Amino acid sequence: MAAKQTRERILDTSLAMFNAQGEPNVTTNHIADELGISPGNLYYHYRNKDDIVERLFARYESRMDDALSVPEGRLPNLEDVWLQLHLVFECMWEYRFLYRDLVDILARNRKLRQRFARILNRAAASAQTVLKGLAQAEILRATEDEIHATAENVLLVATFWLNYHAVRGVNPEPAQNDLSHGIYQVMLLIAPFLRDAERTHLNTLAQAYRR
Amino acid sequence: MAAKQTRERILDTSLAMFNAQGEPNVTTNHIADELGISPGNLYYHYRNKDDIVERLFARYESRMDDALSVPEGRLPNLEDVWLQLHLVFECMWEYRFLYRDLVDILARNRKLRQRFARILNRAAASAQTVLKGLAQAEILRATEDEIHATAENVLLVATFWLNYHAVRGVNPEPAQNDLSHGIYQVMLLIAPFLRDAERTHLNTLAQAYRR
DNA sequence: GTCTATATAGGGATAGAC
DNA sequence: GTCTATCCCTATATAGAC
Repeated sequence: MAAKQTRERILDTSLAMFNAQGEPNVTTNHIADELGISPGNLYYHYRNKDDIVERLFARYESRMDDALSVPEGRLPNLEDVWLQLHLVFECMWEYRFLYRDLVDILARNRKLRQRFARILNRAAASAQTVLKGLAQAEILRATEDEIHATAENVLLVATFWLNYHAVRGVNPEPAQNDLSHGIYQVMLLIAPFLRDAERTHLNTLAQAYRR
Repeated sequence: MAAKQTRERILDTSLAMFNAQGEPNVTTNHIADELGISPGNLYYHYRNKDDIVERLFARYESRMDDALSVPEGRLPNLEDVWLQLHLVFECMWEYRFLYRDLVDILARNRKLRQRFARILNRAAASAQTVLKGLAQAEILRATEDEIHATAENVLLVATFWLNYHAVRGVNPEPAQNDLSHGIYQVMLLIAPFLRDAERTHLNTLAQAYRR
């Protein structure tokens, strides 16, 4: 009862601290301090820090799997793309600690590396399916190669948008508002392939997303 | 004499180890061990690990500043773009430890954050100048907004290409050959805006760069 | 310039009392 | 479940001999 609560509270607090300070800069002692519990108690609930990271990853994974599902039974339209990007970016924002030190975290944990690779594969498949759907609906015009390369760039820009933004300005901390800018930036990857009508429409919508 | 040599050897070895294992995972003791000198000796030459990182950054900075210079006095062509991307990617490759843990390294050092921001600003200016030059030479056709957004995406893809590649496959270590793929990926950001002739030309060239 | 020895601090993790 | 106490280990950094 109280056990369940503490167990969850450790995860919540860890996530908040990882996101705020970066996972490498947060120790198990810091987490225990912040929660007002003893380090020993923390280790009663989790084997080690990596265990905590893995549980958080599991949460992230399930959330991202939802966000990556593609509407079936009909061709996608631009509104679908917009919505899906929002879901994906929200998820990345909630678990941004993972993206901040992505290479180092995955280098130290083989399981997580494989699971993250799976997510990226799903994302790539999703992006290509959507782009091909748009092409089939004649909203977009691109060769097979162009779709393949663009999907790859969509993944890359999305994955590292937060890092790029954090590093681009001198201001250190990113804010949730900046997500919109990232979504806009991704949309602009596919903009050149859109029909004139949709490209104009996108440019109108895009005004709201440029910060 | 021997001092100078040791001082430089420390930098060279640090760079190699940082690149191979990631800066956070290499300690001053590891570096000293690898060199066959004592930790005390290392601290005779450098105040601390951060000092070493700063010296390496200075090397990187000067190298990148060269790579970012734009040919003056004439309009650029696609070959210029190709060449410049090679220079930039080579530089990123040589100092890839910096990009691997970019956010964390810059978060811990205000000076480096500012200096890296300056580099990014120069890169952005360079990218925009080149794109506008291509537009002026009528090799490329795009609006002011499209050029601005594309330049930003060029920076992002270039900056995080190595990280993306490291994380995309299950195979952990990136190889120098993969640079070509990254350059190709950047070229594909501007491909849709090229005249038909140049786009076809690019697609031909691109075959050599797809791994 | 270089080494050996050592101080200090902090993080990860466990044992055992309550 | 939770706390206190503690151990081990590693990293950074310095002092002083050679």
